[in-house]
Formats: sequence, structure tokens, C-alpha cells
Amino acid sequence: MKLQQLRYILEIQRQGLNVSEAAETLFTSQPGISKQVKLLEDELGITIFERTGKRFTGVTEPGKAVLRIAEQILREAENLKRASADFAGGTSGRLVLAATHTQARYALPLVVRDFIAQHPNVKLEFHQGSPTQIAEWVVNGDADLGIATEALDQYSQLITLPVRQWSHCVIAPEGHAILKHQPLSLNELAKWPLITYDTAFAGRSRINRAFERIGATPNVALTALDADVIKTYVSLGLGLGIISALAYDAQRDSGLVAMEAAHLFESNTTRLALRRGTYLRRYDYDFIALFASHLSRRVVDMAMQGGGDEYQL
Amino acid sequence: MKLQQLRYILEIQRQGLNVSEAAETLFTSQPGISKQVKLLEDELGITIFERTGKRFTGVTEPGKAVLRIAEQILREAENLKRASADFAGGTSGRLVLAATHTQARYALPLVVRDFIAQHPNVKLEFHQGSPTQIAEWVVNGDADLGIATEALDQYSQLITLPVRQWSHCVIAPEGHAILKHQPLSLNELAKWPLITYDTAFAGRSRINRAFERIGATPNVALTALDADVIKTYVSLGLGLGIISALAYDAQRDSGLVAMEAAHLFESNTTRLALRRGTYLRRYDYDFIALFASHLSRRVVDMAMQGGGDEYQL
DNA sequence: CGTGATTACGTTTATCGTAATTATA
DNA sequence: TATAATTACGATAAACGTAATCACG
Repeated sequence: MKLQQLRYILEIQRQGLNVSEAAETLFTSQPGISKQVKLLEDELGITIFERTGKRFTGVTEPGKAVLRIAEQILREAENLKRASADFAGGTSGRLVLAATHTQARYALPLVVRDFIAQHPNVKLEFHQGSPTQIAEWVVNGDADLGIATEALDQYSQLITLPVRQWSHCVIAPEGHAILKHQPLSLNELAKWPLITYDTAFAGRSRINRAFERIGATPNVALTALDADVIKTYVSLGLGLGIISALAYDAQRDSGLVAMEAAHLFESNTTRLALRRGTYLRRYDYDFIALFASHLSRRVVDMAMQGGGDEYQL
Repeated sequence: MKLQQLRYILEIQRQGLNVSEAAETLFTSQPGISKQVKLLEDELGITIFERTGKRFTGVTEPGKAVLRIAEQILREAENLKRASADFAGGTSGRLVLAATHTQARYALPLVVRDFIAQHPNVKLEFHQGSPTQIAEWVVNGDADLGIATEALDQYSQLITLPVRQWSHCVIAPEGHAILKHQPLSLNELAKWPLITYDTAFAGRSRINRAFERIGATPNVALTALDADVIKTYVSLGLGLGIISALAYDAQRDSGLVAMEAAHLFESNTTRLALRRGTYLRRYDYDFIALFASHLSRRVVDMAMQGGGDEYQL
């Protein structure tokens, strides 16, 4: 049994049971793969792939078991290389972050600045996407760390850690009539056209639920993927904006006024996601600690081992 | 990176950093290992073993990380073979049980009989030992299933499942004076010489604790590893026996009388131990189900995944 | 027939064991 | 000086790629 052989059968599965495709993606010859698959099957005494004639048409029951374990093994092999590189490379390496706009624009800049100062030789990459995309990137190993407010806890292959809590605020153009109605109520808010996040983003689910609870139907005139767009349209007078309080800055956002809305919508928890079972390099821990000081190496390790209860903010 | 290389470095560690010894146990040449270690180190870009001149004198920090992961990988590789053999061999295979005398003699015979009938081609092996030995056999993979009443839950690498509860009974020769003092009390019992299990066996800890609690010092005249020996000496009139209620059979043990002692000593739970993370073959599940009907495949799988709360009897 | 897997075969590379060498305790 | 790891080298075997063959749609 060779690690290659495991790579081969996994790639065949990934390529929809097409050996030729697998050979291409692995930069090798198709007969080579074919032979190794057969050798492996002979050694194990089972058939992994169902064949009709010479075509691969399915995965046998034992094949499923073998593929599942093979995946584990290769994942661990990946970890081994990662761990070595961590020690060997000193401070160099690559860190791939996946985050939503809100995080990338408002929560991460200072953290990234400090991280780069601390690890000048680590190449920092940034993938921006929806919470679901982020989760899948991390699951597939395309990203090392995922940061988002929604969706992350839906994936059993992810370990998620609470980073910080935040609330929404409502923004309005200066001189807007609603500014006289503070503290705000949901009923008041429901009278105006609203501009807020797209579904599946930055706590949008909490916003919906709040209006549902009082039986009101908000008039959402426009949805956007990020607070900057929302602010733009609020400035144009198209409606009131509901955004993350993190995204409002009185200085920068002149012409706009923010109103406290923590009492209207449930608070949100930004979470950090890691793939279960991956080896964490020193700079992974460092980034996490910079981002959320309470997430020390010890706390992260505890969570990774699934040990004990979830860390509470 | 080859699986062999991982085997090599692990064996070197096991043999106390002696490459020559490792070569012997792996039935290969010392230079071969030496070279492969170097190749692996070069590939990973780290040194795994500290050397002073040409001697191996320690494991480096990266080496520790690598060895830990290597162990995981080889364990999974073992699982892969196991899984294959499970499907390939049909009903054949090998099942190694580790159990204490009490279990082997009184709890297991019928289970073993049924299992053999169900799986005539599975070679059943039996290792009898102390609870600690049993635990270590299972941890090392020398035994597939461990069964004992004590010690098993001290090992984090073991998954343990409750099988059944049982109580102690007191046995005496026919006509013994104590037979008039029923129901028994600990104070009465403390007046007589006692014969019971050796420390670390079959609930002996509960017996000690019971006497401690009332501040009495039992007169333990003789300790033995199993109930049969105890019964023999009780028959000879050397004292009263305290044994597992499972071990007394009115028919077979003529000349001896058993007295209820469930109210004197805490009840004991026989537990079944499995090594965390091992692949369970169909006949492993079958044996477990025969031994304890409530331990269905589902229940065992849940426990193996560390999911949810412990099963309660 | 075209796509896709297997068989055949030759080249290259890697692995393993023996023997010689070197370093340490 | 004995023990133990490395280096050198030759034999064996494994892996890989090319070309030819075979099977299914």
C-alpha cells in the first residue's frame, strides 16, 4: 500500500470515476494509474471501483470504506508536511484567509497590518466571499481560516470559535425625520424603506427575525453585499440603512447619522472557522491571537480536540 | 514521503533511538533505515532525530510533531487494511479478546459459543490478564476488545462502554455460623477471616471502600486472582469468600452457600474497552452485540465518535 | 469509430542488502 | 576497542511512460 495509490483512487473519485481525467490532473499517465489501482485492489483483496467492462461505473461498499480512510490518511500526510514546513521555513509560509466584506473592511485591517509586521515572510492571501463560500473554502482546504458571522456552524467538519459580539445600528441621512424618534422602535422602522444586507450576510437573519417577532413586514427597498454600498444609497436618500455597528465611523461617514439598534435586533457573534484535524502552524495561532486576544493557543487547541465545552465570550 | 519511512522513524523511537534494533525488529538492514530517515528528513527540510556525532540522542521539536502525526497515519493505514480484510475475508478473520478471569470463566463462555457458531471462520483468541494489562493490550492493538470491571476508564485512548452491573455475594461452607446472621452486615463480616480478590481485580476496590466507610478493618486472610481459587479455600474452611455473584452457581458449587451482599458493597459495572479510532469489523460489532444486546452498532458508533453522552445502563 | 481502460514492454528510478568506513563511548 | 551510524556499491524490483490492444456506447 502506497500513499500514491491512495492519491490515485481519491482523484479518480473526485474526477467522477474517470481515470483519464485523474491522470491529467495528477500529471501522470493513465495506464500508470490503472495499474496502481489494480495493484492496490489485489493487495487489499477487494475491488474498490465497480466496472462494467472497462468503464468505471461506481464505488463498491468496501471501496467507500477505503476511500474514506484514504482521505484521512492523506489529510494527515498533508498535516505532516505542514508541520515540517512550519519548523523548517522559520517565519515564511502562506496564510489564506477567507472573510466576508464586513470583516475584511472593518475588522481585519489592523489585525492584518500587525500580522504582516510580525511575519514579514508569510504571504497573506485574502479570499472574500459569502459565508457559505467561506465555509466551503475552509472545508476543502482552500483557505486556512474563515471568518464570518453566519453559516459557519452548519458544517460538522469545521471547528468554530467565537471572536466577538456586535450589534446593528441604523443609519440615516442628516436631518431625516426618524432622528426625532429615538430610541428607535421596530414599528417606527417598519414605516420607512430599508436598505440592508443580502440574505445570508452579516446577521441579516437576525434582522428578519426581529420584524417577524412583532408581526411587521419591513419594507426592504434594496439589499447589498456590503455596508459601503448600503451607505451610498442611504446618502442618496433611498431609505434607512441597517448595518453592523462596526461599519459606522462618525468621522469618515459624514453626512450620515447612526442610531443605536442593539435593543432591536439580537446581537451577532463573529466566528472564526478552522478545519477539524488540520495542523496549525505557529503563525496560524499568531494570527488568531491577534484577531481575538482571548483565543490563545491553549483555547484553540482545546476546541480542536473537541475537548470540553465551547468557549464562551 | 513514504509510509515505510514513517514506519522506520516510529520504530526507531520505540527502540529507544537505536537504529540497529529498529532494523532487526523490522527485518531489514540498518543502512536501509538510516538512508530512508535521511531522505525523509531532507524531503521535509527538518531533522527528526538529534545526533551527537553518529549516535541518535534525542528527538527534535519538529521530530516530535512528525512522529505524532506519523503514528496517526500508520494507525489509519492499519484501519484501511482491517476494513478491506473485513469485506474481503467474508466471515474469516481474527478476534482477540482480553478479559479477566471472572469474565472469561463466568460471563463469556456462552457468548463465545454463540459467536463461534455465528462466525466459524473467525479465529478467536483469548488473553487473560489483570485489568491494567487488558487496558494496555487494547491500547497497543494487541487485543481488539478488552473486558474488565476495573481500571479501563483511566486510559484516554480507550473508549469504554458499560456492559452490565453486578454485585458481590458472600460464600461460606455449609453450616457456617454466619449463616444465622442474615441479612448480613459489614460488622458481622469483619469478625471473620475473609478470602477475596487481589487488589485491582473484579471490584476489589468497592470491597475495601465499604469497610473503610464504617471504619472497620476486614481480616483479609487470603487474596486470589479468581473466584475458583477463593471457593476452594472457602471449602477448606479458611474463611468466608467475597466473590462476584456471577461466579456462584448453587448446583456446581455444592457444599458452599451464597449470601446476598448487594446491600453491603457498591455495585460494579463491567465495561468493554475499544481503542479510539480503530476500524471495527462486522464481527467486532457482532461479538459486542452478543455480549451486551444493548450495545448495537449504532450505540457503539456513537461512542466511538465521542458523540453525545455516555450510554447509561 | 471514438472514448476510455487494460496489456505489453522498455527505461528509469528507487529500494534493499552486503561490505567498507567512520565516529563515539 | 566495541558498538553503532554513515557511505559506497551492486542486484533486484518497482514505478512510469509509450505504444498497442481491447471493450463499450
